[in-house]
Amino acid sequence: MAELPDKRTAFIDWYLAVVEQANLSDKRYGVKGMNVWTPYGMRARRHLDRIMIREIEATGSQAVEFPALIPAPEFAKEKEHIKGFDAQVFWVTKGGLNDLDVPLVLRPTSETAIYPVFALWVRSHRDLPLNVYQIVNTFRYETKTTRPFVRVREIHFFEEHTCQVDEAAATERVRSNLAAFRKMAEAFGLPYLSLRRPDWDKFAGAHYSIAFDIPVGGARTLQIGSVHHYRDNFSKPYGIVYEAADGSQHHPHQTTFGLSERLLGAIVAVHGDAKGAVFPSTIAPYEIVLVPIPSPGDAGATGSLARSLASRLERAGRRAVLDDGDDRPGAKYYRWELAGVPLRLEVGRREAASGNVTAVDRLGRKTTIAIETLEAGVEERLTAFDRDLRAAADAAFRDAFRVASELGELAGSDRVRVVGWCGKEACGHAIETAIDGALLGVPEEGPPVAPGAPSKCIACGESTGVRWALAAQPL
RNA sequence: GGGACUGUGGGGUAGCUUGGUCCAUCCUUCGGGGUUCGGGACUCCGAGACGCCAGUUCAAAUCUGGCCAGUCCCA
Repeated sequence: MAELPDKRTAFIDWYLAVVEQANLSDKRYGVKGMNVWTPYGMRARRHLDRIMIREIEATGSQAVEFPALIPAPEFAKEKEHIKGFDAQVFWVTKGGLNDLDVPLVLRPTSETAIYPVFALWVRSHRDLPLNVYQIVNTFRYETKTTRPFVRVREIHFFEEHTCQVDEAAATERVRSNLAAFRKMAEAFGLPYLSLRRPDWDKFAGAHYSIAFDIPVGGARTLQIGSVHHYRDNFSKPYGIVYEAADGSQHHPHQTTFGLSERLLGAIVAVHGDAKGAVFPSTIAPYEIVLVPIPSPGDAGATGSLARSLASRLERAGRRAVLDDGDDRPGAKYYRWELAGVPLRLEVGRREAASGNVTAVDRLGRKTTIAIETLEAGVEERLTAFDRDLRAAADAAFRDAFRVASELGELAGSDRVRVVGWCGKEACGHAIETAIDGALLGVPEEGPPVAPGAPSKCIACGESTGVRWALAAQPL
């Protein structure tokens, strides 16, 4: 197996090599940006989905599933929305040999599929709030270079759509989504920023957008999710109306919450190291790998011990895999480290004799666990591993930002920049030009470093109404 | 939309300038045998490729044209 490219100096090459060699995705499908989910990648995805479902349902959202095709006239109803997505939709224009009278859009996102039906579902204030989500594939005709998980044309998409009685209730729903994502990210071990996007960069059709971004080295960031407040921008054109208790008619205010397999890419990007992927136990395809180490003349004793330990762990609800292949132990270590398995148990003659197994976690720490209390020992190691993996990610996160006080500091920056911004669009664009990237927006929950209070806008120098904003190069 | 570049086994590559010594190199991978086995073993046997279509030529991975795919830069 070849050495991986260096993560610091050749991040993209490193990322692609890890995704490929860890067998998370097969990009050799014949359509650009449409990759195959491998068995190993699917395992990770299921845990990702499980956590998203757990946290969103805890906030009272219910699963639904809408069709993938949207009639063109429905798609075109909200004019900002279609302007934003026009250039990146796939069209279905033929049925068999005939041209379709009404062309169909393959959903790039599902507002325009769902809201005509919301108009039927919502009649009374008693129908509100309406909180539903779906996990489906969406399609976007991406013209730039595609990357597994990070930029794809067929997206594994989580999207919540809601209707609330009024703007305040919708704002409350946005808060609830932010809190739900906080819990999801906790499970993924991912530190991130919640940023209110500048107006020129909000979701097409939204009143405002809050996006989640993570630093991925240098001045680059990756958006891993977003929450949008639509006000009644969609409920009006789609005719969603409810009758209030006093008999008056109102358009509900809507929100959405979107996540995708980018989260998986983010987990690889953030936690991975020179040896390959590193998964927190919460989403690891396997939490534990058992490697038997045969000795001459032991007649398969270590193999059967390893097998029995694996089934004990399975019975305890752990995801364990036994690697009893013919490779030498060292080769197996490399392979499972590349694959990112949090904990390895080595079972050989020494272990069999002593009643202990050797445990090595993916951060390289070696301990022994008494076989008698195997389940508890594994639990403890995985808990410590998750905690310390998170701590390492937090440390890297804190180091990823620097305050900039002059526009001139932004060019060629090796960090994501925290800047004072007066809020004016012209200044925002000046900042974007200076960093050759984007003004990501204003932190919802405070800046990622503790820079004190901003004194003036980095672009115009004015001091009234200045707040902190983040400038970076979106990946 | 404008420009530049690149396509060789599953992955990565050599060969291309100057056509022939190429039924195509090396690493990895994959299948089988043997010896091994506490951090990527060794060895033997075997499998697997010149993006597509034309053209030039006695002869094309190599030259020419078109197409397709991909990458990068600029708008």
